[in-house]
Amino acid sequence: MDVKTLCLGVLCHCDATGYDIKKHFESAFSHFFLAGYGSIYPALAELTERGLICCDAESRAGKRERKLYRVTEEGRRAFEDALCATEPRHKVRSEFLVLLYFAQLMPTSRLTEVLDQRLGEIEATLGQLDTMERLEGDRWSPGEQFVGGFGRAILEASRNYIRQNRHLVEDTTDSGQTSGVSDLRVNAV
Amino acid sequence: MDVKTLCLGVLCHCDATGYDIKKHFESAFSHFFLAGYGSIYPALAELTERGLICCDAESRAGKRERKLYRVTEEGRRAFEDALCATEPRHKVRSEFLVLLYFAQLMPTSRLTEVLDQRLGEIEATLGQLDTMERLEGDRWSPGEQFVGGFGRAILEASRNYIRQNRHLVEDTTDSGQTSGVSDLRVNAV
DNA sequence: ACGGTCATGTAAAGTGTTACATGATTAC
DNA sequence: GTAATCATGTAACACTTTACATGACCGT
Repeated sequence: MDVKTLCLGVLCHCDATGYDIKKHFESAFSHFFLAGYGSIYPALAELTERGLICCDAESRAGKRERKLYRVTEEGRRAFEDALCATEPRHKVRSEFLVLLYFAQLMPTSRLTEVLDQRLGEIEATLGQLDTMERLEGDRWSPGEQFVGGFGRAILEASRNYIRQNRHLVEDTTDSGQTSGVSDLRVNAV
Repeated sequence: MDVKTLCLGVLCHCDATGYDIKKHFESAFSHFFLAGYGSIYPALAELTERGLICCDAESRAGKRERKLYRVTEEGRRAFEDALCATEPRHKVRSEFLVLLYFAQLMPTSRLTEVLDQRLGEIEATLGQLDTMERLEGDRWSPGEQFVGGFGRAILEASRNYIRQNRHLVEDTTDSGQTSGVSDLRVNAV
């Protein structure tokens, strides 16, 4: 699934400008799909060319013109077809985990920095999710609820795991040579 | 961080052929980084050209020749520098969550199929992790332990969340119109 | 004999990221 | 006034994916 299809999906939900769509990627989609203007505007151009969306360059009272896109009947059908044809893949690309994997090649101070930074990002994303849910959670569709909750569950699990297991890579005292109990990973919340 | 750097990382751990490296991506890295031959072989060629790795086309007794690569001193330094310079990003690209987000545009049967497929993949990956840990877990470095445990924690959290919340998108009975208690997401294990 | 694994690559097409370029409107 | 936000795009580059192409070795 590419950015084009996602843009079509957003427009199936409500009319929007390219700028609005970017905002949507930054909020609702932020924890499972990314896209910048460099992908979104060309996508909108191609979708328009194919007749799946259209736009009226609206002039709004006293304000500058902007392109408000909306999905066509054909576009809506195309999106539903795409949903049925898309393989439900789930890919992670984590430089964070790469760094951790090679922990013994890094100074402990750098490791601590990396772990703290990741924890900070997780907290920030969780905060963002909370804010979104407080503001508009009561209007969420079941799908939005499911995905929002999924994001929260994964983020919390990540945070807890990092907090409880960072000693594995940060402790350089090597007191665990004989593989004592302290070496067991902790998964419990 | 690109495939080149990761190949260098694998070679810092032990000598390997392109084929071996692909296997490493499929096992140890599978849940946080992907690469195919189409990325790996060109990467090895460029790393060789830059003098960061080298290979002796070994002829092994009675067996076909193969290119066993090993890291040079310069390559090892370059990799350590890369580790310190790499931003610890963590990106997810999930068609699975996209589909779930647009659940109301899909037939329930398709949704069930998607959820079951994902659960199957999660179980398969968990099984793979278990096997790896049983076979070689006692030789894992702290970094490998941390990353392996992280993968397990996230996979288990995903599985539990899906099991406990799939009704949000699968129940079409609409009995929750008045936002009763049954609408609450369940996060507990 | 046959299927699976080992083993190495190339080429084209598709995709996304980044930097650049511009300028109006709004809130403080 | 000025900084942030709204708003739209282009072009070059980097990177990955997919399909293609080939063939030896090993176990049964």
